[in-house]
Amino acid sequence: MRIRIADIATYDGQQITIQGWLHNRRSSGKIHFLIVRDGTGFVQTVMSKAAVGDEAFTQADHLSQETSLSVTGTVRADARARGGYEIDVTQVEVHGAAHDYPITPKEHGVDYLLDRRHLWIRAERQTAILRIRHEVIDAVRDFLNSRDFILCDTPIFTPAACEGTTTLFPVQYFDDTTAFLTQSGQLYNEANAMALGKVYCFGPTFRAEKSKTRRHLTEFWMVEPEMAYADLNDVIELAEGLIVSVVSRVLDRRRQELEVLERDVSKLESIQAPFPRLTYDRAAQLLKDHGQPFAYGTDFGGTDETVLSEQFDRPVCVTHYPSRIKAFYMQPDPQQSDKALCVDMLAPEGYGEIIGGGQRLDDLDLLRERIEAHGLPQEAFDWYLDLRRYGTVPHGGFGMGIERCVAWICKLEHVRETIPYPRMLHRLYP
RNA sequence: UCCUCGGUAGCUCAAUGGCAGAGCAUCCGGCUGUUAACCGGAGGGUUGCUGGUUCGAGUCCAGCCCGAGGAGCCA
Repeated sequence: MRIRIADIATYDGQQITIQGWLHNRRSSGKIHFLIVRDGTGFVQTVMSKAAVGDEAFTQADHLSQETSLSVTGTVRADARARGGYEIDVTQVEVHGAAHDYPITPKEHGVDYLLDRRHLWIRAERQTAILRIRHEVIDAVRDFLNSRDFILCDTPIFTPAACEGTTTLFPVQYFDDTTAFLTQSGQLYNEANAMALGKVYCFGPTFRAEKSKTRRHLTEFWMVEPEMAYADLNDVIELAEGLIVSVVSRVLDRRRQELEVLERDVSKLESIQAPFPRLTYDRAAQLLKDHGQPFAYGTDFGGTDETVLSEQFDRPVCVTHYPSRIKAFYMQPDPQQSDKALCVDMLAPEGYGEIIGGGQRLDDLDLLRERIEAHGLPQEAFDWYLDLRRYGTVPHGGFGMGIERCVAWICKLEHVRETIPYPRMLHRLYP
């Protein structure tokens, strides 16, 4: 019977076959220990000379790391084995040999591993991270779907800058036309929300920033919900609900992976709504109280964000930034017109901004004014202005970066391990 | 673009300006309960590149190439 290693506990005492790859091998003369992985988990198989005969035993002594093989044997509970079960081998069938597998059980450098990312993802730690990434994405979709959001994806080839400020990747789009890879689906999302009420897009986004930090990729995945007839408070509550839901889902279904990563889960268990809210002004005061050299009126730097988030045991929402340091489409606060109805959610433990969003500007004339003030080409936004010409409503939404969220939940040093094939300033291979 | 650090065996790293080393990996041998197993042996080097200083450079100097961390910008 062919089984998955993840299900081994239900086959105690039975003869089974697993199909996988040799992860490691230890030997003790008349007994071999073959550690096998199959994508669902790892198991120690035990091969004794007496059980398999001289020939098979000698052959097994030469099996190398990552050889693909099928192992048949009897499942047996054993406290000495990691996972509580091991397999007494009766037969091993080799499918493909692996000579000089480059990723050995010892340490390797970052560059070396990234050059072999297609193999590195076989490592236990990497598979744990990628499973958690899957769970985060699945939880995000379930959360939004269950609240009647319609998935309505936005284009990746775009004709112009969405926000005009950040650097875009140009691509040739037939003849003399230049297209740009999207850096946000937001403007299209707003149009979609006017059609469907509550929508979200989920896909890759591209930023040609020459950033070299642990928080940046040039290609990353972002989920962006957008709601018609919604204000800043609705946006914040949605963002809170999403994060609480995602974290509890990972705690619920990916305990084992968090354990592999040696994640302190108590830090995740305290992620409950409501999250603390701070206005930009209060945040600035807080930074001043903590002796941070922060200039009022500017955006927070990486260290500022870390200092702010360290004051709380859960994500903190910073609202009402000065309009002039935010995108052109932010709705001004009616109480203080120089402030925007926006929100940035900063993850705990120094992981920085994981969500950014707010209420969108819904007045046609003011939006025109802002586009001009930001030096953006009016004609490129003509279709976008139509949304204010034909039945404008208060609306808002946000974007959540999947990789930063996963990096935080897994407590990783760098976002590069949260995506199978990271794209960075110096990394386009493999 | 700027600042800091780094580049030596397949990998991770040592080496006062004075014989190029260790662990792991590979190969050979030993061991019936190993947990990155262990023990013995063997093979394995254009010290990132170019030039300079010096009796002598992996080491010091200059330039270049490549990478990492950070700043700015952002999710």
